[in-house]
Formats: sequence, C-alpha cells, structure tokens
Amino acid sequence: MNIGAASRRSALPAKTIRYYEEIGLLRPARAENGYRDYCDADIHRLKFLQRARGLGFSVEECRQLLSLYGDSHRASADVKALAATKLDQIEHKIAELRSLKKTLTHLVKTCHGDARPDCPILDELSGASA
Amino acid sequence: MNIGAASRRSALPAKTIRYYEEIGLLRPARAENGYRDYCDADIHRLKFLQRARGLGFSVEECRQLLSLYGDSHRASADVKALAATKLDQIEHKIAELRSLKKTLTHLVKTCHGDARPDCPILDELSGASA
DNA sequence: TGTTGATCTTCCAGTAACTGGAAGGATTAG
DNA sequence: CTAATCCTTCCAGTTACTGGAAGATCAACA
Repeated sequence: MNIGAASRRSALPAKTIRYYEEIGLLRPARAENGYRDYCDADIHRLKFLQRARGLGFSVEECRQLLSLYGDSHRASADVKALAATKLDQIEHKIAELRSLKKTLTHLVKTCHGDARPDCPILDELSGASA
Repeated sequence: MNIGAASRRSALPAKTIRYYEEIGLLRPARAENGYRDYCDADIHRLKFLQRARGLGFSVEECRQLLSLYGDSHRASADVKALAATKLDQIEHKIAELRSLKKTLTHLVKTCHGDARPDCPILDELSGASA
C-alpha cells in the first residue's frame, strides 16, 4: 500500500507519516520502485499514533506507548500510570484556561467597545490597576 | 537599567527580553559600554508583554495590542474584538480538553492497572473496539 | 593592583511536531 | 503520447523561546 492510501486509512497527512518514519516510529518496507509500502501492521501502528496524539500524548509518550504495546510482557499498570499522569496535566491545563477565561471575560465585559480611546483591557495589560 | 534588572522587574528571562528586541517588540537604548539600557517605558512595555502572553495572546497578537496601545486614536472596539476572539479560542480549547479528559478518565477507570498484560487503554488505542 | 565572579555581549544551534515547497522520477487514465 | 496525479528527497520555515560557547565588562575585595 502506498503512502497516499496509508494516509487515507490512518487519517494522517502523508507528510506526517514520513516524519514519523524519520523519527523512528515505524519502518515500512520499500517497493521496487522506491515507494514506501505499508502493510496492515504499519496501518495499525499509524492509527494507534493518530488516536494517541489526538488524546494529547506527545510523540515521545506515543513512542513509550508503542513499545509497551509491542511488549506482551508489559503490565497494564505501566500504561495506566502514563495515562493518569497525562490526565493530571490535562486537568491542570483546563484549570489554567478557566482562570484565563475568567480574566478575559471580565475585561471584555467592562470594555465599552466603542470608538472612545480609553479601554479597560489595555489599562489592565499596562498595569494601570496593579 | 541593565537587562538583569529589567528581567527582575518584568518577570521575563533576559533571553526572552533579547528575543523580543530581536523580533522588534522594543528598542532599548545602549549604554556606552554596549550594554542595553532600559528606561521606564521599556519596562512598562515588557510588563505589558509579560501579562498579555500570560493571558494567552500570541506574540503577534501582543504586537497588535502594543500598537493599539501606543495609538491614542485607536478605538477600544479594536481591542475588545481581539480579546473576544481570543476568548472564543480559549473556550474551544477548554471544550476539547474536557472531551479528552472524559475519554482518558474512562480508560484509566476501566484499566485494572496490575501486572496482567491486557489493558483497555492500549486496546482502545489500537482500535480493538473501533 | 590583581583577580575572582557575576553580568553583559553576540552568535549558533536546538526544541516540538510538523508543514510547505522545489525538483525530479513513476504511474495511471484517456 | 501526454497530462495529471503520486511518489521520492531535501531544504527551509513555523512558534516562542532556551541553552551554551566565547569573549568583554564591571564591581568587590585583599
């Protein structure tokens, strides 16, 4: 299977697939014409990457997950720990964004938003109230 | 004022301050010895940048905000629009992270997390349930 | 005066995770 | 046969810094 088909099946851009190969996440075979040739296991791996990246795992974390996945002796505890850590990070990020949203919402509300030159948002940013 | 002091006053690393200068966000004077010399307006600008970045504005958005800030004829509506757009983006990001959190929470809960080799997290990622 | 040690300078390179584009070979459809 | 599409490699750019090397300058102390 060529890279175009692999791209469609994995929902990953061809560029990204080549990039993943470059950084050693997979090693597809080569056809006689030099084209990459993806087998079912490769597609499986690519889909795995697509899902894990979509869940917010970094590429390095994906590499770990893939090695755990490939290791039939690994404990599910290892994977669970990785996922739990990621969950903490996500919660932290959500909290940060909420606080940010609160501040900005306040600013947008108090800004009259017309043609007058005074603006509470810029005042806040410039430290007028600090 | 040297870059070290400017760094302490603005809560920005010296490296970052030099970087901001490099990309044209400010132009501090130079002392005779070649050292950068920051005046109060520069510090003000740096603090502005520090706050705006912390609120999630990109460097380019900060550049816009700074030019609006410097323009006494600008309408507060311009700033409000920028902030409102940013608010939308933040809300979108929060929604994404929540959905992500939901999926991962489910996976972590269903994973027994012991030494057994089967693991619902990897199953899900590998597409076993898809 | 000498000499540390901290601070400053510039420049080069690297990070994450791709993305875009150029130049050129292979394949497929009509 | 030709045109369009797909494939290859390689180089460069993105965002917003961060790290480090090599060398100048400064402040403080004996």
